[in-house]
Amino acid sequence: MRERAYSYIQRQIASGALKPDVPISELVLAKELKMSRTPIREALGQLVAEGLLDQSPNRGTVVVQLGRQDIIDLYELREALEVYSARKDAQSSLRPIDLQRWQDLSDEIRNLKNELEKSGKVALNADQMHRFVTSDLSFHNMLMRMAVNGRMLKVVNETRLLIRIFAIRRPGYNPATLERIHQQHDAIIQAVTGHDPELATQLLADHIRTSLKESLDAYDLWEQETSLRKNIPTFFGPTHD
Amino acid sequence: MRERAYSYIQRQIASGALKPDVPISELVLAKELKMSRTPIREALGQLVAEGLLDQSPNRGTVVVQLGRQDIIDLYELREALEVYSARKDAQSSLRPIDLQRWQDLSDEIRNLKNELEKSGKVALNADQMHRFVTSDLSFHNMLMRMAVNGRMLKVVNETRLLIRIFAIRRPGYNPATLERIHQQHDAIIQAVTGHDPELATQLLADHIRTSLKESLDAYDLWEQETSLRKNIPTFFGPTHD
DNA sequence: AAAACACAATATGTATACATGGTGTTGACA
DNA sequence: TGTCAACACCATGTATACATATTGTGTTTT
Repeated sequence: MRERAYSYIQRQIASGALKPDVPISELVLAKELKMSRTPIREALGQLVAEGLLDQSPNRGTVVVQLGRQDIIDLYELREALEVYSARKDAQSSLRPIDLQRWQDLSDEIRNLKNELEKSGKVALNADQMHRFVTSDLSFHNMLMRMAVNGRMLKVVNETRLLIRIFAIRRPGYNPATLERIHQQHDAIIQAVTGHDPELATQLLADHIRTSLKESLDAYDLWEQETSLRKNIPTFFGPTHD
Repeated sequence: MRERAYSYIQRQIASGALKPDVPISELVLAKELKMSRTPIREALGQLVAEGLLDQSPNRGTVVVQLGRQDIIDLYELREALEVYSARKDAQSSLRPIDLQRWQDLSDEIRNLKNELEKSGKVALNADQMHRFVTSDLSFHNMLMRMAVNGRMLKVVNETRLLIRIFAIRRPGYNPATLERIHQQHDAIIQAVTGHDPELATQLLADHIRTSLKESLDAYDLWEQETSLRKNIPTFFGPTHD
């Protein structure tokens, strides 16, 4: 039951049903899931430990509100760990079957780009976006799985979960972006299979930094919009009334 | 109360009172701490999330048993994150007050070495060992704090906690080891203040890998001893009775 | 009219009671 | 005597009851 509560609450957070700064009532969740508060509390505790929720003693639990610096921190964490793994991969002799699967995951991005171009649309639809996210995540997962270290993989997965949930929803990608991502992935594969650690680390660092920049741009845009919507001026605004 | 239970259980693990593979009874802990099972369970949950305990559904909670590969994984995690931070430090302009404090922490190690040489003993006593651990931990903490990223610091601290608790107790350091550590720390400071990212990363990676090697040697020694003590031969041994 | 204090309602934190599953022991049967 | 089965006890997992703290609202006082 704790597991049911856990995945339910996580979905509620991801879907935006639970918003930051709004206290989460344990009783409400308990009624919705038709269970007592106990498993709810355990699930909340786990989510707090994973960094999705924030708890103040005697003051309840709220969804964390990630700021600009948090996004930077999360991407830096990813960069440090993935770059380390990429270097290790490039210095090891990897199993051909893994490399084949890795290449397939990269190709999937290009397939999506081709589909998108044929359809004539400017951006991926929801289903295609889901396929993209899955492929991209698997690509980076494979990068780290080949480096063996399970603990690193766990940390990176938690980091990516935070980014995916809280990083503002980007618009569906356009063909040019997909092409860039595919080329970067392919270049990384080349560098790793070619046993060039320096190149592999450089390429992966660039790749992740590009993602960070996109996320920050989306964040800045979103922050600007919400500031305007709430009539809260960004800095010194007009005094009204 | 959950906090009291948490620190109590953590101390019990660190002191070895709770041994791996021995089920932890919630009732016993509750009686010892004179509280109900509820806060105990919350504390256990937190320790599970931090990786100190392992939980099997309906089969209880046990202290994790780290193997050889786990030690390698933990040190790799530290290396990836600390090396990243060191590179970032070397590329930033750091506050002189931080650098001063950093240098002081490094000097503390040399002070300990001098004390040890004067005393004529071959290894640090318990109190000196505590001072060493504190200085060393603060040195690495400062390295990461200057790189700002709070999430990285949190992950590294949890990693170091696991290492400190489960890595087999090494014998107290001798003067030569202390001198080596001090020199490595100083060299790292020099590289960072000299804005030489490549050198800083190289030195820190070497430093951490040396620690890993020491830990592994201690682990292998310990495993060999316990195998003998239990009359369990390391590989193919004589069949008795 | 505004601020401060008091009281009530609600939510968290803790304790206890209950159900369910697993393990260990004992007894019976082969 | 060995093995299998049944029962009992104790563990975890869940529900509920209770205490305490915080917050909001209303009234009173300045």
